Amino acid sequence: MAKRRDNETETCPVARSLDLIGDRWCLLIVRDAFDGVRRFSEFQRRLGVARSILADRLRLLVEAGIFEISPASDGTSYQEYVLTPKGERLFPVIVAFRQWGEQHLFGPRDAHSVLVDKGSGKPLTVMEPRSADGKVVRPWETTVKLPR
Amino acid sequence: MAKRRDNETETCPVARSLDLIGDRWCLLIVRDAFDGVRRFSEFQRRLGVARSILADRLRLLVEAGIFEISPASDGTSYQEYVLTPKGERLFPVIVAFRQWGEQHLFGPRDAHSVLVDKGSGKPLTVMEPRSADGKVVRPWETTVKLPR
DNA sequence: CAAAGTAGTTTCAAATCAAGACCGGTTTGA
DNA sequence: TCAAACCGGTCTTGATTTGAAACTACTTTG
Repeated sequence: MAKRRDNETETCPVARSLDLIGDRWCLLIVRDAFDGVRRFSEFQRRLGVARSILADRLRLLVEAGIFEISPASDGTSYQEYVLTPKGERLFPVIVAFRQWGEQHLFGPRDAHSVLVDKGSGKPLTVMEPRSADGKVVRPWETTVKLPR
Repeated sequence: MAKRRDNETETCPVARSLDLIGDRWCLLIVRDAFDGVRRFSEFQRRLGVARSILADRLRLLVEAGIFEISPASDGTSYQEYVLTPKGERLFPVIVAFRQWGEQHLFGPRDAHSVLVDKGSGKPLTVMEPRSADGKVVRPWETTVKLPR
């Protein structure tokens, strides 16, 4: 991953987020975690990532408070990587990537996995940014206000 | 950037998206584009990225159909990089990163920029994944269905 | 017409990555 | 109970990517 800039002085939340987790592996690890993966070796198997990189990223994600290490739930003496509440709140980020990919990266005869609500079995609705009164806002109807 | 995997055989939209644009620079370029940046030199100034990297990423983003090159709108003979509709639909991804960052990467005395609706001047509502009937769904209330 | 700006490409050293060997504990199963 | 397989890493090495700066050619400004 590219060298991170000085995260303390960065006032754009997008940049600060990307400096922290804006690399392919971090987000794929989080995606797998939402699929229920918790063990080092299962992340490694599913992602096909080099062990050394995986170890490095998991260390980073734990330091960042996105995962925490907990004793294995199956009674063995191994450990598990579990999403913290902070990590769970990355769900909208993963869903946003998923929905964009579904809409723009797959042709009609190009099968892809679908994220469904367990209750209804139906796909989620498409997420859209909305103003305080609930109306969908297009990008050009918004503006970034810099701090003081 | 890490070598991309075979994007054709990847059936997870999250992975396909991240393989394409899951690097820090691509998404920061798109963020700046939403702030109205269109010119090579302005991207370069604002991001502080090496020119060679910027040229490479813009080429990739144009190839991917996220930006298109159009004649400069100021009458000069230069060109501009403009988001396509496909690129504009990355807005929810950027907003998701922003909202996560705002909530989890800044302390109370730690100023950050805010994305507001131009109409009301108020911040956007927090995006949340919802089921078909409009209820907010937590990560564990969803499941990924693999293609056939 | 000179100086400054635009939009890159090229070069090269340094950082990062991927693949695989290695390693010390743990668990499984014959 | 003891060997084999599994777990969760680290270390080494060669390949790839990055960042910084110099260089280029064209355009605009003053």
